[in-house]
Order: sequence, then C-alpha cells, then structure tokens
Amino acid sequence: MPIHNADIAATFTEIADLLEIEQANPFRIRAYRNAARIVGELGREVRAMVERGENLKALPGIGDDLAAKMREIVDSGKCRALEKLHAELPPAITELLHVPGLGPKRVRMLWHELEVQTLEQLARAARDGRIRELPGFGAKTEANILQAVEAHLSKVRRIKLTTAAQYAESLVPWLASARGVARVEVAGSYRRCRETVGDLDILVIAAAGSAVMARFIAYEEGAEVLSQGPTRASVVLKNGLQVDLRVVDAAAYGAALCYFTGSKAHNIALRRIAQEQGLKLNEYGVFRGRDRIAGADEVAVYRALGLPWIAPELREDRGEIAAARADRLPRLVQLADLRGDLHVHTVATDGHHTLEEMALAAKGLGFSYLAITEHSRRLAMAHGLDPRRLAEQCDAIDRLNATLEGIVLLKGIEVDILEDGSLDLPDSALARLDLVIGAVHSRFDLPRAKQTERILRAMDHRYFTLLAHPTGRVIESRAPYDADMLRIIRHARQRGCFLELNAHPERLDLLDSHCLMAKEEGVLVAINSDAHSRDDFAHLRFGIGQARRRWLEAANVLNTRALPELRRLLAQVRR
DNA sequence: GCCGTTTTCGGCCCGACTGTTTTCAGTCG
Repeated sequence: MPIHNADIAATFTEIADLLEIEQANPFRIRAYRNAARIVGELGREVRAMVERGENLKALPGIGDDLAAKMREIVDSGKCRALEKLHAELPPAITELLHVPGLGPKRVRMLWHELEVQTLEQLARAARDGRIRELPGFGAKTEANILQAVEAHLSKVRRIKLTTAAQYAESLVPWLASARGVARVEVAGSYRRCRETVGDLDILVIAAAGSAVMARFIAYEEGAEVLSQGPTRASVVLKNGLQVDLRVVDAAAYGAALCYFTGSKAHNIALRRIAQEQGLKLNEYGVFRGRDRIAGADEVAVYRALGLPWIAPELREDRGEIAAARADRLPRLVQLADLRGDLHVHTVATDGHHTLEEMALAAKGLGFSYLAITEHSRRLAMAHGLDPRRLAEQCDAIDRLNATLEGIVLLKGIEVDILEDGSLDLPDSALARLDLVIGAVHSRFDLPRAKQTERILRAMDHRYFTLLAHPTGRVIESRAPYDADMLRIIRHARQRGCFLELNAHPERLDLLDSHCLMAKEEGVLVAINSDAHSRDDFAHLRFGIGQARRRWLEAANVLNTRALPELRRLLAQVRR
C-alpha cells in the first residue's frame, strides 16, 4: 500500500490532536499541524521525494525530526511517535475534539473525571447530568454538548464553492440594505476561491449602532444563532451552512478584510512580519505603538508591512510571502485574459443550445474562438457522435464560420479514451479536426499502473491534443481515479500536448495541486467551461480561481493565446 | 518542533464571545 501525502498529513494531525489532549507544548503541536498542512497541500508526492533522496528539510516547517518521521511513514507505513501516543491515550478520544465547544482542556477533564472516551459515552454522561457537575462546566454547556453530539455536528461537511456562492449572493444584498451599512463583502475561503468552503465569512462596514446585526439575526434562512455580540455573530442556516458576520468601521476595513480572508496560516505569517518590524497587526489595522499606520484598505496594510498587495487566492502561506518580499509575485491569469473556450457541447449531443447560439454567446463574452467538442459514440447516453455525424457537424461548422463575424468556431471532439488507451473514433474521422480532446469516461476502477498506461497511450495518438478533466474526480462525490499524475504531466510535456483545467464547479479538474505541477513542468493548461448551455460559460470564473490559487499566469494557459498562435500550437501537436 | 542579515536558545499571532466565574479560562476563528 503506497503512502500518499494525505496519509502523512493525517498522521501528523492525529499526533497534534493527541498532543493537545496531553497538553504538550503548544508550539510543538503547531509544528505538527503546520507540517500536516504543508504536506497535504504539496504538489509532489513525498514518497517520490524520499525515493529520490530529496532533502525534505527544504520544505518550510520541516526540520530534522519531522523529516525523519516522514521517511519512517513512507518506508514502514507506521509512525512510532503516534503508536506511543496511542498507548497513552484512548484510541477514539480525538473525535471528542471535533465537538463544538470542546477543546483539549475539557476533553482531558471529561476523560479523567468521567472516563468519557467516545461520542457515545459523552452523550450518555450529558444525559445523566454528570457533566454539569465538573468544574468549569455548567448546565448550559452540558446541553450544548448533548445537542451537538445528537445532531452529529461533529462531522460538518464542506460545501462546494458554487453552492456557497448561491447563498452568499442572496445574503449579501439582504445585509447591504440594512440602515447604516456602507459595504458588504464575503471574505474567508470563499474569497480565496477554495473549491469547497466550510463556512461563509462576511465583513460589513457599518456605523456604530447600525441595524445590520439585528438584520443578520433575523435572516429568514437562519436556523440557529450560535453567538452574538456587538461586532461579531455566527448563525447556522437551515441548510447547515455556518455564516460568521463581522462589523467594522471604515478605518479598519482593509485590515479586517485581510484578517477575515485568511488563510489562518497567511495571517500568522503576516503578524510575524509585523512583529519583526516592531509593529502589531490585528483586524483593526497595523499599529506602531498606539498609532494606527494603516487599516482602511488592504493595499496600505500590506505596504505598511513592506509588502506588495497579495491576491486572495495566493494567501495560503505556500511561498507567497517570500515571493512578495522578493517582488516576484506571479501576475495571475484573469478571466479577461481568456480569448476563447476549447471545450463545449451543443444540441448535437447532450448540450442545450445550437452551434450558432453557443457561438454568439461566446462572442458576447469577447471570445475570438470557440471549439465545439461533442462526445464520441461510446457515450451513447449522451448521444455521442459517430464518424458520419461528426463529419456532418464539421460541414455545419464550416458553413457557419463563413457567415460568423468576430468569432471562429474550431472543429473538435471529446473522444472517449477506451480501456486499452485507444480512441473511440478512427483516425480518418479525427484527421479533419482542429483539436482532439481525450477523456476517460469509463473504467474508473483500473489499478494505478493500468490507468496511467491507458492515458499515456492515448496521449501518444497522432491526433491527440488535450486531456480533458485529467483526474475524473467529482467534488465531494467521486474520488479521482488512481493514476500517476506526475508521469502523465511529464509525458504531456514530452509529447507536446496539453492538459485541461475543467472549470465546471463540480469538477475543477486539474486539481489545485496539479496546476502547480503542470506549471513547473512547463505544460500549458486550457481553462475550459465544458459548457452544455450558454449559461455555463459562467463556470469559467471558478476555473480561473482554481488556476490563480496555484500561481498560473496568462503565459501558462493555452487559451489566452490569440487565434493564430493557438492554431500554430495545436498544429504542432499533430504527427 | 521549528527557526535565525538582531538569535543555535528563546522565542513562537491576536482578539471576540460564552459560560461560569466574580475576574477569567476555554474555545474559536
């Protein structure tokens, strides 16, 4: 069983949880949590780094000890430090930490005084009224614990960015219409464009005594008020989504936006920089002594720390601060950089609009080209094209191109990659096309070696240009198929073909980590909507967000190229 | 446990809200 980064991250997180209950040095605990984050978000497999003898200590936050533990986990699948902790503490006790309101001190107290080790025992102790007897606990805390356990609040799920967007877009105007409100902004992981968000963090500029807090509490979709103070409140919506509201005045807006956008790790790194310079950074501003030297806008906050403004998508403490200090921040790709879309469907298969309707919608967005890429015949469910129907569509595209102005349709296909790596249409059908997108739509369950070979073989096909949704995952519902993405990306570079970043909000595939891998390996990425209707071009913003999170610049993206350059690149791939 | 153009030892981010306390600890973000 090969060890993946997620396994190492999970080990470190569990060690941190257990150390917390043991009340170990908090900075030692933080070191494990930090390492779990670094490893979990790393674009490369630690296992491969170990096998190549790379220096793990080059990773930020990894020193002698953690590097040794990573090698131990890779080599043996075990971690003696974790086993030692398991011998000292009950096995399931970390799950108690995930109950809202319970932290390490209380978990330890519950365990020592009441021998509570599991959620079931916790619920029983609460029902029996034993918890309220403990020092520091009371009847209210006991009731909250019981409610949390019974509602299974311990396993709160993250929701997709697109779902969060729908809730945010109705809540924001509701708050903005409150008396005294000057500005409402959604911060948090939503602003950082993470593919899923755990809650919504909303920042409001309002004068003292504004009605916004009361309006927030009265929101019709709210189900429960978790906390409420003069400047901060938390509400759980009926769908289970938690919303945190923070009210600030205009002079603190930039600092508060920065603080509330996070990430936590980025904030900590910023505060450390402030500290080094004898300054203090909090959500009200940057302070020298009692003087606020910045706070009203984000640019000024960063400038006060000696840094250029850092785009929200980069704020993960993944090297952006060092890059900012060296003035080497990437010029991130923007939606406006896209000149076209290379993956859309029409009514010929499972799309909802005609060639012309899609073309005009794309033109309306300012695009100069649009590739029509229907499914191939194996996908019968989607009414996939056979050679005859594909040829007919090509003729239709030629006829339409003769009449269209300001936009050019490219002839393409999203052809199935069959189990053996061959393509679902013959060369004779593919020869006429401008681009051939290969896609895996079946046999997601092949073992890693076979799945990888299947894709590599497809890429070797003389007409293959672009690999669609490279991992096949569907967020929160289907895991990526098991394939060696580093090999695939390196093969793409050798072969000269391209990878898709499918912008559909259910997919966002290339994954976050692979975007960086593609950039580092020099493989161009096409940010495509996979639109099945005119409205689906709106998905592109999510793909752009994903690309920006991993530092992609316009130069790293295939469809930022003007049409002549794009044609040249596509032609180069054919053999 | 990590880290260092102030340091290889002594630091390590900061504030709001709750509940239980009677001045504050614990938790959370």
